[in-house]
Parts: sequence; C-alpha cells; structure tokens
Amino acid sequence: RMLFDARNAPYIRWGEDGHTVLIANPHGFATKIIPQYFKHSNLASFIRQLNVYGFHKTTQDPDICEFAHTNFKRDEPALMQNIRRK
Amino acid sequence: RMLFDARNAPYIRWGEDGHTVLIANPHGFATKIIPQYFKHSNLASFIRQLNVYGFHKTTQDPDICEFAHTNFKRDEPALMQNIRRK
DNA sequence: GGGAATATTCCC
DNA sequence: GGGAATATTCCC
Repeated sequence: RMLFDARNAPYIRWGEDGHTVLIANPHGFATKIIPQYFKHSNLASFIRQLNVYGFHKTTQDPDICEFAHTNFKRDEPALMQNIRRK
Repeated sequence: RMLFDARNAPYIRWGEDGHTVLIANPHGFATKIIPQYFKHSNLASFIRQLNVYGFHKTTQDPDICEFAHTNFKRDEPALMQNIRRK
C-alpha cells in the first residue's frame, strides 16, 4: 500500500524497474510515513520486518537504502502471496 | 506510573486498601489513558499484559474491573521488583 | 485467562 | 542481518 500511494514517492517508491523498494529519504520516511502504517517511527524496526519477510538489501552502499524480494514486483502483485514470515 | 498520576484516578486508581488496581472507567481508560503509556488503545491488550505479568481479576463480576498481584502494593513499591513476565 | 502468531524493541 | 525478549493481536 505504501508503494502504490503516489504521495509517498518522495520518501519510499519502487526502484526503476519495479523490482526493488527504494527508501529515498530514510529520515523523512521514518518520521512521516512509517507511523501512518505502523505503531512506531523507527527505520530500524521497519527494516527488521523487511528482513523477517525475506527482503534483502540490494547494495552494501550505506547511502543507498534499497531492498528486494523475489516475490515482490510492482507488475506482478499476485506473487506477493508467496511472501511469508521466516 | 499510571497509578501514581492523580490525573488518571477517574479512569484507573489504587483500590481502597492500596492492594488492587481498579479500572473505574474501562472505556475512558482505554481511549484516553492507555495510549499515553502504550502503542495501542485496547483494553483487552492491556489486560492480556496484566495476566502475562501475573495479575488476576479480583472478582468474577463483569461490572468490576479490578486486578491484584501479590507483589503490587501501593505502600510497598520495592515489592514490584519481584514481578516477572511468565 | 492463556497459547500462539506477529510486531516492536533490544542487542550481538 | 538476525536471535531473542517483550508488546500487541488474534483466537480458543
């Protein structure tokens, strides 16, 4: 839902190819967007959940906050059903 | 902390003898007080935590929402250290 | 009232 | 990035 709401795009959006999640403004994302969907405003807790559900960081570059999951693609939403808690 | 803040007394306070926790106004307590201390506003979730920490309802009367714990007494705060998660 | 799933936090 | 403790939810 976050990714399909265009108002969130400055903070979190699909990567170029629709195969990744790009947190473009981590600080703004944490303070403004996370609490609209979760009961906290901590980036670390959000990323902990990404990892629990099998997402992984796409690069080791600490300045780029981007995650991917085999079954999470913008144009194949049906795949999302296969995403499971570890 | 809730019980020692006099502003909360209309909603939650010590029982007469200081040996029980009285939720005097459950609905108001849930909506106004719980979210000041926790990340939710559900009475059931608050009571779930009371039970996890060993508190028990003092009466089966559903109109009286009062809980007790051997180590939770107003005038013996040092006892609280013995309260443990089950 | 409590077991269990999931969320959030804490810590390594 | 993930194990584990605790919080919150869900369900019986």
